Amino acid sequence: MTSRKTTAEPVEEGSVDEGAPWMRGLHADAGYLLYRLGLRSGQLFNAALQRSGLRLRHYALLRYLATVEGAAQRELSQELGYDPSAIVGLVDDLERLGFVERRPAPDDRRRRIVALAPAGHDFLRDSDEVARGVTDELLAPLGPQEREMLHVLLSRVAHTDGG
Amino acid sequence: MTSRKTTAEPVEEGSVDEGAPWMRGLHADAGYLLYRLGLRSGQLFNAALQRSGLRLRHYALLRYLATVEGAAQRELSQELGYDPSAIVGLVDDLERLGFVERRPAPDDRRRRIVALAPAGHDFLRDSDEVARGVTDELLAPLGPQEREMLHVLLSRVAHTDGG
DNA sequence: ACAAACCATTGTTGTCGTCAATGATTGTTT
DNA sequence: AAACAATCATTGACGACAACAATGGTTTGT
Repeated sequence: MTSRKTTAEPVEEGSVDEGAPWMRGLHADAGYLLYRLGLRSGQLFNAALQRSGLRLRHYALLRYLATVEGAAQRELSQELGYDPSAIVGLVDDLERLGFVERRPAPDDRRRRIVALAPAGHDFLRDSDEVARGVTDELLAPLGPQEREMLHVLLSRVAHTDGG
Repeated sequence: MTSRKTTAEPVEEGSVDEGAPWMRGLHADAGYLLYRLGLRSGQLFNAALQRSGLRLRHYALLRYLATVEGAAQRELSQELGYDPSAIVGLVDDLERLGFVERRPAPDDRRRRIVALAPAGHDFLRDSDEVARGVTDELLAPLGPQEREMLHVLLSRVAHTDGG
């Protein structure tokens, strides 16, 4: 612990505060920062949703359903990036709460269309600000235009990488 | 029910392509993007480290040790954000590989100082580009200055939030 | 009719994060 | 000095989560 580092290591551009202790080591890596902030974001989401008994995955599924008017579970799996087996449990929970309902696909009997039920719509309306609240708390140290910039960058990364 | 924080400033929407299909639903939220990209980042890290038998947590611990010349496990826990119980297993693995070694603290006999062994130093030198490779792959759609910008923004968020 | 591909589902495994409990040691109080 | 509380490393347990294999029912192609 006697690492009184006075040497400011040249970290290409001094735009980041190099003096901060947490900045040493792998913390300086953007990939690692992404990994760590992702964990924190998930925790905040789940904490905010805990009151409603749902978790982030449920919420994401509901939000997606609100935009497509029914989707096969296969589609949910691909679009949300969750494993098909995970979709089953999520839809089970949401169906038990009356937020969504499974309907047989007219043309393909092995598919099951998951559609947003009125109760789910109401829930989404009530908890509309959950995601915004989490993001606000997470990005508190950033100003409005910085948040927007971060949003754009993250969107680009998420898009071309996993879209 | 969830009035977490009165919406401070209206985030400008419109600069992101809203027409893209992946953009619907919760994907548009910065917090959710962070969560999702964090998962992807962790996967990439673990995949890149799989050859060496280590995982992201091991690597992060090694990288941190390389900067401090010995740290109590308690310090590792706080600095890396892992639970003390997690540190035990990580140090066990790394000690088994000869990458680190536990030394008794001179002033406090209940503390155990974890220090980087020569083998661990060599490993870090060999796998120096792992983190950079992952970040490059992750941030492929971004240009150099955009990556730098993202890095700065993420650092700020991670700093004031968890520092 | 037969085989291959697809969809939803179940089950399993390994990792991860959190918490509770223990033993040993140190600091503090009386 | 003795009793008490706090700290550190460690172990264990529990639930959440992601990735994968396997199954039954269904459609498609030959």
